Amino acid sequence: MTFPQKHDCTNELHDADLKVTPARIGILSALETTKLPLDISDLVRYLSDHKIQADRVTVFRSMNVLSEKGLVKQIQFNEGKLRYEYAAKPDHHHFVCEKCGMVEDISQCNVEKIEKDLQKTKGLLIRHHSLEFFGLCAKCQQ
Amino acid sequence: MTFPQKHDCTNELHDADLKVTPARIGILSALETTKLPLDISDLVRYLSDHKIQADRVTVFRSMNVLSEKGLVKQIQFNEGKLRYEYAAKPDHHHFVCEKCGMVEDISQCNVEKIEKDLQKTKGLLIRHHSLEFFGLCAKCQQ
DNA sequence: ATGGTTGCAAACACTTTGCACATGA
DNA sequence: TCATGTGCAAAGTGTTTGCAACCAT
Repeated sequence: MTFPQKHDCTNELHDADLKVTPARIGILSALETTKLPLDISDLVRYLSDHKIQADRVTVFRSMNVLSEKGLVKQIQFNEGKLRYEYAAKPDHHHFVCEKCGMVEDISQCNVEKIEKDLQKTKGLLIRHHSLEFFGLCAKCQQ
Repeated sequence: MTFPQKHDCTNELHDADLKVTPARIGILSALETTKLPLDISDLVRYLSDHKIQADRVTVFRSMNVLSEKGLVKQIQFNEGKLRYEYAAKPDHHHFVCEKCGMVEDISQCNVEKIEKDLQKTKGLLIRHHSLEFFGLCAKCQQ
């Protein structure tokens, strides 16, 4: 008889051949919880708020392995730094308001179609893409 | 009687209320010449190759004003640094081979349509976007 | 037991800033 | 002439690396 297990990304980590450590669990639950892409400082803050002590460097290293293993996606908002998102979320993109910083998820982009086309016409194998929009949100246009 | 003037971006700079300096002319002609988005080091190298002495900092500052004035577009390839492209080029995106670094222009992406849709359905005013593809080129797949 | 993980210090890469001097209009 | 642009030095971010100690498996 098996009991349902509390989801804390232990399985994901294990499946990716990564050791299950407090820092990694904390990072993944941070990303699972929030709707916004987080940067390193956000993650360090989250960990510390949750009584998980972890060096900034450890977070950088974690994000690198997690990205390599595909558990996490890297996002760039033209800030000169990386942000991260839980990879299991359905494919989507973002709108960033250049005035107030508001971020909104955008899902109505059929990039897959373009990618298949690139495969067919140019033989390019697309592994990932970036697609983000920048501008003014409804409020900031007034 | 007027003679055709050699195109050296003097007009573009003047129209943007920027002083015409050797560094800026050099930068713009570098971007006009190449087909690839250039980073700061590329530009510094180009200038020095063309006997235009300009400090790295000057190039950074130039790229900032040129971007603000819209003469140049910023591009990011997930490298942790900015690249620049001559803005007058027709709208397009890029494919970057993650193995050999080859860059190919991609133009068959109708992002405008998506943007208009976002304007209509969510009231978002899109000023610019990023769309780059990463993967393996035909050669590197073998 | 042992190899992956971490902390700390230091190094790196890219970019910005302050200020005095130089230069284009 | 004078606001704008530049060089140099220094500082600011974001990120990586080296190495010894640590800990999950």
